[in-house]
Amino acid sequence: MPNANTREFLQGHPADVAPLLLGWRLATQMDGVLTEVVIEEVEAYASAADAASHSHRGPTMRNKPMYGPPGTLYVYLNYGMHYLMNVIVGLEETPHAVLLRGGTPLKGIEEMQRRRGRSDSLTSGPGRLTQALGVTLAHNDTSTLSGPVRLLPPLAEGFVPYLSTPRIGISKATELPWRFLALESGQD
DNA sequence: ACGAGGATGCTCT
DNA sequence: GAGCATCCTCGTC
Repeated sequence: MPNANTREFLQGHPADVAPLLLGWRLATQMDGVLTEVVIEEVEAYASAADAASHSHRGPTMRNKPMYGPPGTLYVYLNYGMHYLMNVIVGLEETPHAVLLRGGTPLKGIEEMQRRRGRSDSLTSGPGRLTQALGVTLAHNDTSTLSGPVRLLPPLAEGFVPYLSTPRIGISKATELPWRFLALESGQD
C-alpha cells in the first residue's frame, strides 16, 4: 500500500507541503501514452482564509474537488483558454490546494511537443504544464494516488533546495510568499 | 530581454 | 457584467 504513505505525506498545511512536492513527479497515461515530469514550481492556496483561493467564499460547483481527500486533482479552465491543475492537500473537507506551475520533462517529450504544438517551452507555466501532460477537465476530481494522473515520489532521496516568492497572477493576498521554485530547475 | 495587447469563455455576484 | 491562479505574438530596445 505505497500510496498510504503519499496520502499521509500530503496531509499538512499547503504552505508546508507545497515545497516538499518539489522533486516529486507527475505522470499521466492517456490511451497508453505515457508522459512524466519532475515538479519544480508550485504555489500554495490555503483554504477559506486565503483571499486568493477559489475556496475563499466557500464551496461552489467549480471548487467541489477542493473538499475531497488529499491527493484529489482539481482542474479548472482559466481565462477561458487554459486548464490549470492543483493537487488537494491537508485533511478531507479542508480545501487546501497546491497549484502545479512548472517542471522538467522526463518521459514522453515527443508527445508533449505534439500536444503543445512546439518544441520548446513545454512545461514552464501552469497552463503549459497541464497541456503538455494532456490533463483536461476529464481528469478533474480524480485521485493522483490511483488515477490516470499520478503523483510519484522523487527519484532521488534528499532535500530539494528552493526559493519562495509571492504568488503570480493574483490580485488578492499578494504578500504571502507561497510560490516555491526549485533551485537548479531545468524547466522547459 | 522585455513589455503591451489581445484571445476567449466560464464562474459567481 | 466583472474578473479572472495564462499564453502567445509582435513591437521596441
